[in-house]
Amino acid sequence: MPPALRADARHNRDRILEAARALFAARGLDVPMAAVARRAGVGVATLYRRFPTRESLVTTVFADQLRTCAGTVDEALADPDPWAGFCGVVEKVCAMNVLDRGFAAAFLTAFPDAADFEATRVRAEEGFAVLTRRAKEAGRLRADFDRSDLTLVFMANNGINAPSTRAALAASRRLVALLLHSFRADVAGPDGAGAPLPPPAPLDLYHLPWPGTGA
Amino acid sequence: MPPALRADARHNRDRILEAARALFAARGLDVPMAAVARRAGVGVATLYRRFPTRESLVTTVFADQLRTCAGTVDEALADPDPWAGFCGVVEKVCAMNVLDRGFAAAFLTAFPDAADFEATRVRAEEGFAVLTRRAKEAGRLRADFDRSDLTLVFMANNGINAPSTRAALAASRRLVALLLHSFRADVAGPDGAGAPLPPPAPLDLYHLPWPGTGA
DNA sequence: GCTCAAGTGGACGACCCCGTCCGCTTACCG
DNA sequence: CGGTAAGCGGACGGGGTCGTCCACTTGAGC
Repeated sequence: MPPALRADARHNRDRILEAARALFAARGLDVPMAAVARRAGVGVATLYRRFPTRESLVTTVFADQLRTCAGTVDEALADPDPWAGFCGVVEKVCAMNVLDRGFAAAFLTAFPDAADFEATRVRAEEGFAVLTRRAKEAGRLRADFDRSDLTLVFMANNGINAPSTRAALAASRRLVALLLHSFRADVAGPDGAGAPLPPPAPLDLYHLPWPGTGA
Repeated sequence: MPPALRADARHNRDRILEAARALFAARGLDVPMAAVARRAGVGVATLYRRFPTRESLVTTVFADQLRTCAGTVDEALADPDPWAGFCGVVEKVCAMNVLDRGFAAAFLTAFPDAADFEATRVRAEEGFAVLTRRAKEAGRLRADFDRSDLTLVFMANNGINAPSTRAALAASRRLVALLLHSFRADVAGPDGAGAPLPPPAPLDLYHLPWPGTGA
């Protein structure tokens, strides 16, 4: 446990997080560190002292958004209708991701050494796995839905690129509705639905350094 | 019409295109120009003389792949089954995009002043619109399928990021199958399918400069 | 107040990419 | 052949990001 920060240092740290949050949301994860410092009204040295790596800044900034996601899963688990819960989680997380490009990138990126960030993610994934099982047992979710399909949905959603946030949100909603429709068990049956789905693919999370586009 | 190139210049131009093709496919559109020149075994000046802008290099490199896409649409138009043609086009173009990240980016990017590149794209889009109309008339494609949904599919497909090309292809196939499934008219009916789709969103192509990730 | 460690900001060197410029080379044509 | 213009490569200036270093400032406790 690090010793408590001095009052002014604590204040600066908050300003940095606020600046980073705004810039990440608007411009993605690869904004220059200097831009974050400038917006926060501090020198770059202060930024680097508090957050030695970009990864540490990112995981701190998005920690509570990630907790919100996990909370969404918990709520869904409390819903007596597992299919409604399933859809709700996918819809809400996709909307969050489209409203904040930085969060989308952070959400889809593996942070091997940001312990609590990863722990929260894993917890959410496990909750979602339970939700998935229940929805299948209730006969609402098609049986061949795979763990990796959730990642597939998020990656697909993350591919949306529209001129305005408003348009992006609309596109995301439509995409998610189409995919959820395909996941319905009552629509997946062999009658009229044709061939089985191609097999699921093992989808890893993105690896650092920050792709956005790269590998 | 520019005067014919000298033999050595023509040879270098071919090597540049070959190098650019390989690098764009593997690393996306934003590889350094110097890397292209190095791989081609020429100086950067030669590269810039032949292709003054990155855009001119990109559109030249992908011109025939784009023509292949247009050809796919033409084939599909010749198919007596418009639904099969519709699915075939989507599947083939998505596969091409996943096998070559550079082509995917070029495909989704507007090139206001690469006349013939844009012309080929527009031709393909018009052919696809005809295909769409026929598939709807045949009662196979849901009536609320919108022009923009094709872009939506491509953007979603472009969001896939997997550790290997093999995995990416598998993921893409599954995603495309899910989406095509949702587009089927016989599955879109009000019985059991629930609420209507959220409205389509106006999706512009990406604008330069090269997003990959950016805006 | 006074001390001093914690905190600060901006300058700096290293690196990378872009696109141009210029002196040298070489294919083409008569 | 030999002249010449097209072609060539690498160096270079400009701009940008990264992460560190150091001389100065300031909050906290006595």
